[in-house]
Amino acid sequence: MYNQLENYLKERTDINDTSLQEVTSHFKPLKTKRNEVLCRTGQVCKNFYFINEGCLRMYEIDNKGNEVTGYFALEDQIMSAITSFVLNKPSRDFLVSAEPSNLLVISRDSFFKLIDTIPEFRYVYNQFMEFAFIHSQMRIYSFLGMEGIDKLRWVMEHEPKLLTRISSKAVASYLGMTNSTLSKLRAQL
Amino acid sequence: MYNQLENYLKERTDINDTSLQEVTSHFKPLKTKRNEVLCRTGQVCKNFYFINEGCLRMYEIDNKGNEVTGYFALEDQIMSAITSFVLNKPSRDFLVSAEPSNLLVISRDSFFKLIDTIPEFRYVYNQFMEFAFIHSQMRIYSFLGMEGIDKLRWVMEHEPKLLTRISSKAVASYLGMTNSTLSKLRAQL
DNA sequence: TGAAAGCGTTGTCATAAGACCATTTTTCTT
DNA sequence: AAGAAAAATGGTCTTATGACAACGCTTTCA
Repeated sequence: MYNQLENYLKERTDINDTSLQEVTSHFKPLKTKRNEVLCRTGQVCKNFYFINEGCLRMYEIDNKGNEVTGYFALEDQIMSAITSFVLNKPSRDFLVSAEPSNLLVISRDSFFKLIDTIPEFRYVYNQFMEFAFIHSQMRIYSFLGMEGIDKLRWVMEHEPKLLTRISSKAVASYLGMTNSTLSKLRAQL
Repeated sequence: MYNQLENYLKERTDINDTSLQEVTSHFKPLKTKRNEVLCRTGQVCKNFYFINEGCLRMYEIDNKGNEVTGYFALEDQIMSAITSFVLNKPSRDFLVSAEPSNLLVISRDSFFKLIDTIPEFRYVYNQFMEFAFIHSQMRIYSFLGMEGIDKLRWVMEHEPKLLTRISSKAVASYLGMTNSTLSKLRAQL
């Protein structure tokens, strides 16, 4: 149950067993179906998740009523409706399971208590933020200039699992195009 | 010289004067002209910057040879070619001064030594990463779905200084459009 | 098990934005 | 201060992609 989380932490920092226990003890298991909502617009996101199995998706509804996907996280990653979680303010994002998922949940309070008391945990959180930022930048670079077909090739190369596991609609909203355009581009390959 | 940096730190964390001195003592002043290169593609970015005055811009050259701007930072912000700086790998980004700037520089080595020895400094760095990530996400949400005219309105609302201080070409590359398109959109307003 | 809802595909049509270019304006360099 | 280089503007033409709609397939859930 906690193996994957323990590995996640041990791979990223030197943490002794006592601290490791202390950290994992605050995570509770949670199973979700497909498309279950973990945080919706207007709610403050009070939880952080570790994904044992499955996929979480974070998205917004833009002013035309279309979904725009901000982030996907797969197994062995941590995830939340980050902006809301960090700022402790009502979320603009939805956070949903894109697949049936096995998660571990930790509450905001416990999370920040751990951050303050266990330096190794802060370090891991910091590293998560670094990579989340780097990933976002990569997407900005890749998607701002590129044409549709190149964005599609980009995901095929960098995040191929999304194309096999996630609905086209959700992937299209991640690539900044409509599902009909994505469908036509796939036919072109 | 160090006032602004001290305020930056004090606004973000409770830090005592000794630690504050320790931190600022590693920053050295640096003046740049407009368009001076602080890091170029292929180099490992060995420095982190605090901006007393001016503006830094981070960008890449995409495979069509066009610039794509990833990030602008103005006065009283910290900045680097972050991906390279964090991963300690050759940069794909350029980091340049978009205006004549007054900077404070700290070396990578000093920076990470401070991170490890002064918890308040780690905390501030962590906060910087959080906001950098949130900002990137905001841009992804705003720019993926929007039409050009709405992106322009978005910058006018959220980062108006860019439009008055920075070259149209650089702003266009931040908005994911050509300079001629931006010029035509400005005329429409 | 059957009806309903949602998703993916594909067609037509409209349009926003890119490519390319010429001209003017600004900035840089000596 | 003058000439050169770069940036900004705005024109025309082309094209990628969105909007909308029809259809079949799959999933869901009563």
